Amino acid sequence: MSNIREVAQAAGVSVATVSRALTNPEKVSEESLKKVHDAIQAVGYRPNLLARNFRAAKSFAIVVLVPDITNPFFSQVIQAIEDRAQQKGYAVLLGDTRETSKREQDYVNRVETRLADGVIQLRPHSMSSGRERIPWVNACGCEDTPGPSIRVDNAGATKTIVDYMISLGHKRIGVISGLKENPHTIDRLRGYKMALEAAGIPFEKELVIEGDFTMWSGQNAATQFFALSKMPTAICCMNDEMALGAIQTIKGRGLRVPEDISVTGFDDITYSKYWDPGLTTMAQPAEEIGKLAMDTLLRVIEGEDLSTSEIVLPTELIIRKSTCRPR
Amino acid sequence: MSNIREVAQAAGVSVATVSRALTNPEKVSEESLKKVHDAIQAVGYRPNLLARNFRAAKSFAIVVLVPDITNPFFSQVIQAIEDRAQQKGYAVLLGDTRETSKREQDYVNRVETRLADGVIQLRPHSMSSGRERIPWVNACGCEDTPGPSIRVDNAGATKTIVDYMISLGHKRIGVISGLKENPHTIDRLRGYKMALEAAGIPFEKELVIEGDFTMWSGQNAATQFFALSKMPTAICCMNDEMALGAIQTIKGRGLRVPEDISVTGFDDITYSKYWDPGLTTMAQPAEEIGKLAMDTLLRVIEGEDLSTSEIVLPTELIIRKSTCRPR
DNA sequence: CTGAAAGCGCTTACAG
DNA sequence: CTGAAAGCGCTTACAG
Repeated sequence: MSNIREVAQAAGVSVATVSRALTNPEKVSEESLKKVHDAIQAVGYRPNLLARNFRAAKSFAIVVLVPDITNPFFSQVIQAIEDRAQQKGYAVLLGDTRETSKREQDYVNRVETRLADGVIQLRPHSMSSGRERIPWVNACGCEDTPGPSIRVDNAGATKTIVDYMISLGHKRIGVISGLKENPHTIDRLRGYKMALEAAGIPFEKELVIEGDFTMWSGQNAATQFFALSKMPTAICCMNDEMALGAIQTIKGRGLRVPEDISVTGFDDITYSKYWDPGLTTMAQPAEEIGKLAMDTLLRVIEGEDLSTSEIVLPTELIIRKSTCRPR
Repeated sequence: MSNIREVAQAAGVSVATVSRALTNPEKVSEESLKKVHDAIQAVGYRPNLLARNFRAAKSFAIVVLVPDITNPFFSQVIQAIEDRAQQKGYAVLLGDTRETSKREQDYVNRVETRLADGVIQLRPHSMSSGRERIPWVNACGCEDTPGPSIRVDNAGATKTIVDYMISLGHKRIGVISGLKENPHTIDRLRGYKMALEAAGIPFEKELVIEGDFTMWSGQNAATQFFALSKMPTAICCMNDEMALGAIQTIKGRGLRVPEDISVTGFDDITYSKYWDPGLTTMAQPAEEIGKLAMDTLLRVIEGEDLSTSEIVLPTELIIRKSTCRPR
């Protein structure tokens, strides 16, 4: 492992000149530049960026906190973040929290100990302590998520999709929600109620069944609908994966989607398009969310005060084959 | 941002004692320990790990190179890697290469410049230069992948699944492969040919259609089978996503899976279980691969020579509803 | 344009 | 058990 001193020696210049040749070549004479470059070749020098970063007191890394990297929606957002980060010379540290606050804290520690310059939180919860002291942006947040925040209008988007079901003629509309305390669940449930109210349909508690955003929970929740004295004619799920699981169960019970029961999702993951039937859902702009989250974090790291900044991105109703008029 | 000197001052001890209190408390008297801890509280000290790592000449980070984080199989492996890394105090830098060698090189640079201690390559290709000089392990490699390597027996596993189709009575068995030059494609194709040969079935070139491991390419490839004068009775796909895409197309054409055409995959991603019909496939131990890859890399980083080490993990044939006897 | 020197925040022989 | 000092590999005023 050669260092800058060896290069300087080999080039017959000072370490300062080598350093400048590397970072501010315009401040160095042609002649020195050449000597330095030749010397670098000769000794096989690679700069120690750990030293550089230490001195600059910047790690040029950010951590992204994600509840589950395996979730296709999140992995799309992360891909966009990574893409942007790479362009800007930042590394992304993967912080799969598995929904535990201990792991989350471990990763927050990394920025407190200068191993990362900031964090992007993909988890809707905002329970983190220490948020204030650290460059931080929330992507995929909710209405009450403190800024800077990049998000969609969860309530509004849910209202739109439920409005659509109502416009199709559905009156008894079930919901498979996320965990009750999850902020997304709260916002989206509000949208559901808004749509019902606007249409004069009374809210029935038994029509809301709790899931946890996994396919398995979607299956499970769908099963519970079958126990109801009167089945809903449509089920709106708070994400695509639960919708896919629900469809599976409904078909397994011998009913047809959408003829017997319409099903909708939220996110528009890749699989939803290929499912049988194709899933009607609310598309979130995953790539845009990731890109903007990274850009925003960079601005915060540079010292801008974006604490009241909130970007609300549009969603899009994607109508496919899992919905139709009720019989 | 307080530093160790301020703590020393506040505690009335030397910086050396503070440092020891933090990293070798057994070498410090009870009394000093207490003074240091109180001082740390008082000044709100957080150690600068960037400095620590710089001095130790270790970054305690590794990069994982993945062709596409969005692929559920890879994201499972990464989750396992991250889990293990976190336990061992390492960070994982996400290196989504998007199949470009430039991006791959960018990430390899990170370890050459000391920003990472090693790399785990999830991409089957082994075209990287500089592999030798760097702690490196291949996960998901192939037979000719240089060690250290964690992988499955791709040829053998493919033979097993094709054997199974043959045992069901299929004789005209199509293949949707990955890109022709992809090492996985090569190994798995070999397994297919081995099975055919063992059963005395002649290999027909037209029955192998090239995909690229995406659902879309599976759909596309399936369409091409319909152009054949005689359709196969079974299609073995080189991964699950192409199989799911193929099933979609086949059903869209009005044929039934498996009654009219059997379809198999490879990987056993979560969605395959929930698909309609459930996909018969070859399960890879994603979690085990990730865990072992991380453990192996750690050993290499510590200086062990594992360059000839190769761990071949077992796969498991998962029989679901997408396969049956031909009519 | 160039070099000598200080310093970033730690750790660790070394001497006591 | 403790402290003074050197040093990790860089960058950057400062002086020339």
